[in-house]
Amino acid sequence: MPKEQGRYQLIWQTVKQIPKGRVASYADIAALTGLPGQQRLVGYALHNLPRNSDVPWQRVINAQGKISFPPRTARYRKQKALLEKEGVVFEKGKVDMEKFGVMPWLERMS
DNA sequence: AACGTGACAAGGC
DNA sequence: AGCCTTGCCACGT
Repeated sequence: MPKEQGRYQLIWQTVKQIPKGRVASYADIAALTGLPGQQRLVGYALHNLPRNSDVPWQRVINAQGKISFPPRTARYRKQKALLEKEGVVFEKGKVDMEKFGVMPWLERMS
């Protein structure tokens, strides 16, 4: 099997592990992938996702709890709808990272 | 092989 | 609250 075809493969794997109904920031994914501080790389990897992948890209939002697309665009609405369908709640266009973020969730597990 | 770019983030005004 | 700057680095030209 082909080993690594780029770091984005590793990033995609991490994103796949985000449970349904939770979200992670780009920086969270970078850190969990072992690439701390490389949040821009995460954005790049998701931008280059193949069309029919099973990667839950919608669960990655920015550190402010907001979707990183301009509001009012089709992509923005798509992502928001997918998340709401999973039970993620938006208040004033933002998600409460303490409630829905993976990092606090991981801590509560331990 | 240099250069611009990006679905980011944090800090300064 | 916004806008600007800087750090970050793999990829396609």
